[in-house]
Amino acid sequence: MSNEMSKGELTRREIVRKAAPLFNRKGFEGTSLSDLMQATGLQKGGIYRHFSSKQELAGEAFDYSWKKAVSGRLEGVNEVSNSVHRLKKMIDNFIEKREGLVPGGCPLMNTAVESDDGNALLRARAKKALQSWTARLSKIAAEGIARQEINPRTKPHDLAQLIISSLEGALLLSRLQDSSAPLRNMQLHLHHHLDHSVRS
Amino acid sequence: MSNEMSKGELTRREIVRKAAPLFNRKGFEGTSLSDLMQATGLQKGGIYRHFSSKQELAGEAFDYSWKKAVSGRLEGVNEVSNSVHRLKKMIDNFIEKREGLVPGGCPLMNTAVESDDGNALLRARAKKALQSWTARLSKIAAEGIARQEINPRTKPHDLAQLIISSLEGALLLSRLQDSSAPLRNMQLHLHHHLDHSVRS
DNA sequence: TGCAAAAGAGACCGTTTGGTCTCACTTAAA
DNA sequence: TTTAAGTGAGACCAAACGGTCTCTTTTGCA
Repeated sequence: MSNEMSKGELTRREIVRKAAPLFNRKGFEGTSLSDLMQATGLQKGGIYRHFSSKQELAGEAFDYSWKKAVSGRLEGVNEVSNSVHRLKKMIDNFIEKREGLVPGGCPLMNTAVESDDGNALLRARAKKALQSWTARLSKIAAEGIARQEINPRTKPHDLAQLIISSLEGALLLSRLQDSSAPLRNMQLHLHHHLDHSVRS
Repeated sequence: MSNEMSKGELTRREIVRKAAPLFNRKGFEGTSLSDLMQATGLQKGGIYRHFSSKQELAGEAFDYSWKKAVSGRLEGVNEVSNSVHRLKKMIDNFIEKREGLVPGGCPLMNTAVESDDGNALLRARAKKALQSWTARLSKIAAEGIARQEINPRTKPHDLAQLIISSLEGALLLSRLQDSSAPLRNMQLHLHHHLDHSVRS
């Protein structure tokens, strides 16, 4: 009844769910199989039945973490009509909706930094995540230009890149200093920029 | 003759010099003793004669990398008198003077991300580095206000934090995308911000 | 030149790593 | 209820890990 998922599929998902916070906090190298065994309550055999390698599991865990991060950042965005306000809402979400996410900070930043040397699989995954994130903001900006809500001299892709850079950088400082000040500071700055240099 | 440094001290410095790029590229966990042995041409005994642990060596390597990064970012800054131009110069240096540095990107970012979970020693080192970097920019901004070159409503510490956040974030994207576009993009944005919202 | 101190080689250590494989048990369709 | 496929435990593996210790060689002052 109810669910058509096989036991195996269920276990597989559970492993990913439990593994994601580990990989996001401690990184790929920093997360050992014994960590994963402890977190999932399974033995090696149980894990390797569903994944051919630690790398494959890490890849799926990244996707899981990223999906959660994205969905948090999109909350309530479609309820806002004006493009500038939509961008602001996404900025605010990034800064404020940090609970309920996979712990360990932004998966994109963590994975990008660790996979910078080596680990092509994870790097590719991070690259793709960044692309989709950029595309999403970019599209909003382009729509804003079409609707004449945004200055036509604005380049959507550049604006998207600028917003993401700013947010990720501020998050880095906030985490290192254990203070929300850098994020708040950046929030004000980006709002101001959108109001005065982007809005048409 | 010439040098009063003992052979031991010389070797010690050489180990740090060779170890720094490894730690900066591959991280603390990612750099093994055999990596260090290969890079230095020494055996374990030779390395452990000078450092009591991998951690101690990593700490000194971070300081070495950071010192190089800072000195690159300060090049020619004192030759500029106007405070706004000084800030711009430091921004430009961050973006353009990336050769001759310890390879592997910004040591502050790398270390902050990896030490975010665990490794208190390295985290403390990164924190201190960020503080000194913030203080440096902050001081320039404060001087600028005193000299009436900068808008008195500007808060030096916030401005410093904003600049660092922006640069680090843009660097993250540039490295992940293997393109200087995000950094260039941010350079223009920060210059514009300094010209229009910071200058008095 | 003699000689103590400094420096480095490298064997050795226990632990942990990612990964494999066999075998027992459980699931679920016939 | 039979049975074949799906699932997981856990012993086992070689390699690599960070670190220690002894012993030889080198250094540099007297």
